[in-house]
Amino acid sequence: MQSLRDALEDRMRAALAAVVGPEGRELDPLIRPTQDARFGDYQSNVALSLAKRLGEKPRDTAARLVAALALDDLTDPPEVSGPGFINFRFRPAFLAAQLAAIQADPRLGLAPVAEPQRVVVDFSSPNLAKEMHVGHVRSTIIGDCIARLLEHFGHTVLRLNHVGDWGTQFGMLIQHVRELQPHVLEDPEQLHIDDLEAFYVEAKRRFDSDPEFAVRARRAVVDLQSGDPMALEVWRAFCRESLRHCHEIYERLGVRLEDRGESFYNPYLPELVAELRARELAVDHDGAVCFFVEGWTNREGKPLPLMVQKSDGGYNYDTTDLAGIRHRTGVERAARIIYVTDIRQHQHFEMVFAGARKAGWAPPSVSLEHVGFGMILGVDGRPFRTRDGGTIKLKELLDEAIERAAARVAELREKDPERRPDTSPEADANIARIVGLGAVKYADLSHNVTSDYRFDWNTMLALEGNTAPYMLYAYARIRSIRRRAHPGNAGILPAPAQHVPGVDSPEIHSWELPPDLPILLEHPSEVALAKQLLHFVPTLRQVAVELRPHLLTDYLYGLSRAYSTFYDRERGVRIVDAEPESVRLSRLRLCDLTARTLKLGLELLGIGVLEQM
RNA sequence: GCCCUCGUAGCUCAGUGGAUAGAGCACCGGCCUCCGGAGCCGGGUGCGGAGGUUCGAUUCCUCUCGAGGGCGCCA
Repeated sequence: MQSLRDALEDRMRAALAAVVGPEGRELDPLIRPTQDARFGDYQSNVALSLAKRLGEKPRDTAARLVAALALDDLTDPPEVSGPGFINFRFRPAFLAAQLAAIQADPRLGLAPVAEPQRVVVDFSSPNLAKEMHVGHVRSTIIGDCIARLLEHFGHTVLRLNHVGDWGTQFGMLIQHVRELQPHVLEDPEQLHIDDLEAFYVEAKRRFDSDPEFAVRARRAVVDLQSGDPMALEVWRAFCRESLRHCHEIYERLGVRLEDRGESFYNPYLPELVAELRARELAVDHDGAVCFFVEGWTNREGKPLPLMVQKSDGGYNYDTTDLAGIRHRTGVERAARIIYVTDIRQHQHFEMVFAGARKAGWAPPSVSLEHVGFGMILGVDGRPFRTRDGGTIKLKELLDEAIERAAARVAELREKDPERRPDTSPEADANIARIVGLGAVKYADLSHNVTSDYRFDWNTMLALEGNTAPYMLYAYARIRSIRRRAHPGNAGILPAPAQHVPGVDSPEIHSWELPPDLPILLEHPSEVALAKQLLHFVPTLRQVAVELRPHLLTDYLYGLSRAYSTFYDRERGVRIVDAEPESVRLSRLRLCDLTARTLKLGLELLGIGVLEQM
């Protein structure tokens, strides 16, 4: 379906062609949303720039454009205002017709793309040598959201967990276990994640403080690379146990991921380096093999290379990431590869992208994108840590989120026991789970990805403001109107949502309303809500291009606010008891569309909804 | 030294080459006999600084100040 803005752009291009000749069609009509409702819904700024070219006054140009505009019944007659802006205001009947087109569509107006792309989203990617911690939460949540969104557009998305399952940290672990925990070698299958974490902490400490241990650990990496059976057995046990732990967390978060760690690319590395050398793209340098890509320098101002092979013969992440791109373009046929990592790795990815381009492994048709996110800070503005400065384990963070949400639910129940007399401890536990996990996800996704943000339990669990509890409550309240409006169906409503947030999105069921129901937009709050509903699809399109999920949270919050005004007893309208019946049904339809939009929007964020709270 | 990400209201954060830069929290005042108030309306200060490009800059460019980060054998 064409967006409102696209419709205006088309009309304006036609008018431009009429005024300046055929080349007018190529001009950008400069259609922008207005900042103030007094100026209508959209404005065109094209007259201001065009007037200079034509050597006339902007207002005169604007007037000529207005005269040439054929808007039919899309908008009221456009007005020229200020120095030469042209203001457009949509007519309610046109908005109603647009809404009618989406109300029968389970996808709410977003048709699947005609030509699906193969897209790789590389996200989460923890280091398998230790437990997942708070540092992995952003990549996991943002990556999942991006994947969901692109899947919803109909693209074929490969969700890759590029786990750190190789390299120095495993040499450290293996050597540590050999020396101090030999019992593990006897029965590696007994290994537990807690042991792994403890081993890592201890091995890391020794590695950093004992140079001789560091040498032995590096030698252990060589054992691993050369296929030493004992080393491999321990390594496999470490990875298996660590991945089991990761997937417990993914399951809880409703995140689907395919594990394909660094070691997957091991077989490709020697040939990759050999090819670069043969093509003279890489050269020997201080015993290492370096691939120089223009544009980066080190501290001394000398060219900074991608180091594709270390002087000890090993490989590092430059090599595996290059191999990853080659595999993803060559074997997976990806048209778009998206990396979701800490923003500190931005330069690394820029270099790898440049290297892949130079080597021809990423042709211009393939898009390489790094979504770099900022840090999570504590309420004090310093890196988010435990009280004693330790790392916050992801599992414990999620436990706390659910516990805190449960406490909030208990508080509300105590304060107003009459509100939900029908609830049960099990239902409340489910509410706490959805609200708690949703709060963590929403807090993350509602911030600009590149920014650092403060992790504040009180803010993210508040029922007011741009938070998950607010959005979930908004949804639940609309659903309660449905129950009120259709008492006959009260007993056959689906049970409260039990699904893992959005992994298998349940179909969004419309209310039992006639499919061809006319929508009547008369009250200002109805018109405002209608416009907001029609912005959903353009918002999704923008997020899919720019990969900025907070645009979606902002949109959903705006939708809730528009609904809130629509529903307000003073500024809004009556709904359940509205008369006549045609008006009542039209308003119920607006409620229905709002609920469906909220539900779909939240599910694209990876957040499940609740029918009752 | 070079490079990257930033700098917006008391606080937490949005935002745009266009008109008077927004929202939440907090604070003050007002409204409605309330479909499950997540109510609604009104009230204040702000684009770190200086130049430049432009009809127009908070947005783009340069410089500068400040914060954080990256800069060959960790990832």
